[in-house]
Amino acid sequence: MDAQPRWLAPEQKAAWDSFIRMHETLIGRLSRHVQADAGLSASDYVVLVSLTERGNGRMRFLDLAKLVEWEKSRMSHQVTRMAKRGLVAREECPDDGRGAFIVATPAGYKAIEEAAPQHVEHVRRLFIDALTPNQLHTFGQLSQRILDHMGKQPD
Amino acid sequence: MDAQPRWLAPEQKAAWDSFIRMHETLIGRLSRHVQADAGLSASDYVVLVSLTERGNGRMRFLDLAKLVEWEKSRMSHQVTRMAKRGLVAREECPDDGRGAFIVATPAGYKAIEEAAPQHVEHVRRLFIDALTPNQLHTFGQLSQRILDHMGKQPD
DNA sequence: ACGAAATTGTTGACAGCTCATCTACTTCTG
DNA sequence: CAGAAGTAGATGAGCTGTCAACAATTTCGT
Repeated sequence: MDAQPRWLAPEQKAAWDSFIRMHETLIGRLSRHVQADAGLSASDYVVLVSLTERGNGRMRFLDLAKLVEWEKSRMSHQVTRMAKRGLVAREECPDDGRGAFIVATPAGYKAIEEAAPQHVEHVRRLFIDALTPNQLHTFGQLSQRILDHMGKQPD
Repeated sequence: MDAQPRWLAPEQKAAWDSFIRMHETLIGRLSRHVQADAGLSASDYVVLVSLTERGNGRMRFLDLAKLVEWEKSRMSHQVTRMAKRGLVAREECPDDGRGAFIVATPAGYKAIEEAAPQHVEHVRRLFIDALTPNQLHTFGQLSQRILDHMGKQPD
């Protein structure tokens, strides 16, 4: 029925493999660092950064989920776990009886303020410093281009 | 004690963000596709491809783990699950009493042979086709450069 | 104003990953 | 060849992510 599958050309496959391996290695290292340095998982870090940087420490549940592009159920579980460890708390929303605010606790602030500078150093050391400014710019542009392309593709 | 943290410059942060978001979106879509198309998780896919493509359907446990750069425990759990679903089987190794071979079953072959062409099409549609050949080449080179850089960095 | 539909968020079951630990075998050293 | 050290792989506990179902509101259409 189908035509022969069109496998990737060697050059295409090489690019794809490098990309995939690079990402895995990079993210693997970064998340081990943030775990070791600050006792935070990568997810904890993302939540706390979003909450404190963009939401001033307090954000509606779904806004937070949308900001980081997570499913609401993932966020809900994550918040439950973080609340248990005292990093964030839930608060009721007066305007909307269904709603909830997520707020960063003082312990949450403390954790992220300790973790962030170290994390940035690692990002710099492992990723930013690997490329010249021009190369980094190109890399970012190409990433964005792929992102835009996917936005136009179905599904 | 520390100097002021050196946050990323806007241009650097933009590149980093595009990269991270692009990868998440891309991998998210691809793994949902392979799950829906063939009932395989991304991990199942990687294991079966490695096994059938590079190992001719049969590989030593740790060789397989090294090939895909997974921890042995991860691979062990993965193989256990896949064995339970009949995609692979374990076989004893005559040369080394501790060892094991992992072999792709006929069902495993069937699954990967159905999944692979569709997967490649999605990779092509979402990723390859987003860039010109030159851009793709550049993107692959830069990825490889980052990978090489990390190889030289401690930890 | 009233029922249908949409929105907000939670929950439980289950698959996946990591870490530490354990067993069994092999190899190395004296 | 005995014992120590290394290697191959399995296992269990515990955290994380996904999916489907659910409850509690709010909003919308008439």
